[in-house]
Amino acid sequence: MPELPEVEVICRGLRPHLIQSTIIDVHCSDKNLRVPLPRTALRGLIGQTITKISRRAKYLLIHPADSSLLIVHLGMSGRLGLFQAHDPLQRHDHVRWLLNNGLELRPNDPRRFGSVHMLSSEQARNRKQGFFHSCGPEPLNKRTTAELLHNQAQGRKQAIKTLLMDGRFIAGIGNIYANEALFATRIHPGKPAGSLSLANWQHLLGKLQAILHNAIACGGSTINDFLGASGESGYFQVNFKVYGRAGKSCSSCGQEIQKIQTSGRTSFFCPHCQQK
DNA sequence: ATGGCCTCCTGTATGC
DNA sequence: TGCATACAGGAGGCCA
Repeated sequence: MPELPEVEVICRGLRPHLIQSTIIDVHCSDKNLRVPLPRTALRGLIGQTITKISRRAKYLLIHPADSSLLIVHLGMSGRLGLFQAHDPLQRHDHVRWLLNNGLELRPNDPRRFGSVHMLSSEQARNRKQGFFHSCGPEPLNKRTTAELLHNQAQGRKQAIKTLLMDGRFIAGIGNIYANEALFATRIHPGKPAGSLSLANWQHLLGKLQAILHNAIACGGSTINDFLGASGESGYFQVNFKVYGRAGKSCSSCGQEIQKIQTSGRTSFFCPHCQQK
């Protein structure tokens, strides 16, 4: 399930292959993703040279020369494969962008929880008020401070884990990294978000950033479906301390890692190390 | 404004 | 062995 580090790894992996290449054909499958494929707008990419690739939250942003914006979200089972144009198609290849360098970019998403969006140059220019208007601050941005998060969480009774996974509060954090960051700071996932002190937030944001940086350096986490842009696996999952480890022993105290539901999502934590 | 729950989807894991 | 069911999860929408 691509979270921020996985999308960042894909972004970096694609750059050398896509920048300065030109899209010469586009194919869409009949099936739609979570939102309908913008088929007409995607055809408009033909002839466009890609000038830049970036990331916002868990979205990959492909910038054509005409200042429009192609946005890809991989949902939880999506890959963004780069193939030779003659490589055989795979089941669940929903879109194909053929490039003038002989490569073809193919988002593949069995569960179709992902999405593809096309913004006009005007919509792209106004994306902070438009497409990304509800998108929270980037956790790795220097302007995202513990003071800001502490302030924003004031009065919130919601579980801290649920708030960390809320993209409007902070961008790009899914179940894996929310669980890992809370374990690293010994905070119980069900602790009300508003009860964290500024010192708690400083600790939590620091650990979260360290974990995200480490995961990016490891090439992301390979959980079921995720592969990096060139098809290679990430290795961060060997560093999981709690995620997916229910019933196994805590690396810090030896107690059994427990699994609970937090707002309908699975949380993993150590009942000894992480107390409310 | 807040928070909880539902929906989309299908491959994989589990249970009988 | 084979079938049926449960489960995983990001984001947006709905409702209390």
